[in-house]
Amino acid sequence: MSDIGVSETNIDAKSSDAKSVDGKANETRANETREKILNAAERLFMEFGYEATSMRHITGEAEVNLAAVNYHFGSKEALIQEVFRRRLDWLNDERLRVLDEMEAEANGGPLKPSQIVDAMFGTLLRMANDESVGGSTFVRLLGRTLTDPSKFINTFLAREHAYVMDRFKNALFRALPDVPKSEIIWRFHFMLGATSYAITGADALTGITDWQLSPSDKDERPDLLLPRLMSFLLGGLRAPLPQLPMFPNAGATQIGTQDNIY
Amino acid sequence: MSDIGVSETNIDAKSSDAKSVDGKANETRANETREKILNAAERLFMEFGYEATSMRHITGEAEVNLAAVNYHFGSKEALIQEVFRRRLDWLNDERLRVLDEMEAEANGGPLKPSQIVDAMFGTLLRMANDESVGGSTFVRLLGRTLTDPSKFINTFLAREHAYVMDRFKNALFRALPDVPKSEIIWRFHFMLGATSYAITGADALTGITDWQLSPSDKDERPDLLLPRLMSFLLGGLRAPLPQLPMFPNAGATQIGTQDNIY
DNA sequence: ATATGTTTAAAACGAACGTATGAATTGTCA
DNA sequence: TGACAATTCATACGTTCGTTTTAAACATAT
Repeated sequence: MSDIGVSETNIDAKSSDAKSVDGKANETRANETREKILNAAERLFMEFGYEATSMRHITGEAEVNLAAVNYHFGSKEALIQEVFRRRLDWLNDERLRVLDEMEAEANGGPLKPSQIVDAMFGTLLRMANDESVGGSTFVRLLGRTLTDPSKFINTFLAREHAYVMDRFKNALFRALPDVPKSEIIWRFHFMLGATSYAITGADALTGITDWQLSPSDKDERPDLLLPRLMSFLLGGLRAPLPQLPMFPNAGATQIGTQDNIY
Repeated sequence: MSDIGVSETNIDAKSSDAKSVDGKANETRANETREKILNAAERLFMEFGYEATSMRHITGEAEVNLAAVNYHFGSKEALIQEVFRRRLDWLNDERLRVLDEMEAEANGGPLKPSQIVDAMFGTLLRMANDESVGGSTFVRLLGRTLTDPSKFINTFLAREHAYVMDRFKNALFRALPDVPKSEIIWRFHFMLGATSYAITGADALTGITDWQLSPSDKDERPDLLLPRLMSFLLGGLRAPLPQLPMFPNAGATQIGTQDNIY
């Protein structure tokens, strides 16, 4: 009778551990359902976005019952977090593994910027070519979500990325000791943007613009994208420092030359 | 009686011209209402995204009646198109005006890449500092929407940008005759991404990453962003061409040097 | 002043949303 | 095999969505 009696069901968000008490073949079947949902959600969120993708759309595509999402994940919000978590865990572990390996080989010395950029963004693009860890679907979803306005998604992604970002940021500080930290941070941010657009490239290149790639470029294999992007990112990262207005002579630590034929 | 008799009202989407027959003070009041709606929608779409922003939220913020949106614009979809149109018309006209001016001054010769980049992306960032044409609110909305998965928005933006993109693309082709067109297209795309992230910079820099800008960087004035971004974009655009795999010696037309200390 | 067309106001519409419920089904182990 | 937990299923709930409707309020022109 009281207005409290609501929560005798739904003991908790019964995600992935509620079934470990007993059954074992059930676990297999349940995990199949879970993965069908995750795969469908991953693809649909990528194509239509989080808000525009309904539970019924997801469960329809996954060929499972509507209630299965709430049973396995608790809510739509928890579902997208799990969509990201299962891929980001792998991605960021791999990024750190590559970075650790490089730093071990450097014997305490600074890394080359190209190594850091490759560990960060090259790993991402290589992930896009590896279907066993989500392939291009997830990477494109990630690229789009980085600019998503949804508050809780951004908070979640920030938390998932915090440690990795810190490691790479500091690696760049050591690699470019003469460049102001704020400049490095901004350029890292610009690199994120360029990479994000690189990932969604095919879509956007035919979307925002209508430029048709010439026939010889039509057979773009995805592996051509990585060297293209790496050249661009390194060119941007190593560009001469800007002449900041109000501080006309800030060029003492420039790391390149800005000649005038451009 | 027949099942046709539905459409004697709502002659058409009565947008902005239905009232020009007669009243004149009415017109003023109506345009005030229209602009209040457009301003509120612009801000809310920027903050929450298209799907997550409801009509009631918009009309509440604009302090107009719920039905006013459908009366003035016809539908939510038509509303966001008008939100973009009133700003993009100005932006793209300005871009073309700057480009035309530069080309006139070049007397038929090619422009410098830095001129083209400035006309395209510099104009955008200068728009962000001009509140009379939407300021940072619209520019941030645009930056986010360029990666938005919503189909009809992308179609609309592609149409709005088509001519401008074609002009700038061809200007870059002429400015960099030795660089393969596909490479230019990709780099233009990378520049779009870097710029998009530059615009949403403050948000994302504190969102995805938790890096705190040092106190001396805290007073970042928005006008410092433009030279920063321009340096990065030009560095990326002018970077040495990538060594494409399978074609080890494609470097005949390289436009820079990629030394090895990086 | 009254007629006319335009804009606001308040309420309601059907559809679609995320979620919850309870019964049926399935798989596991005593 | 029967008890029991885990999962699936069909269905329904309460909200909120974009949109429509009807009447009142408003400004203008004759």
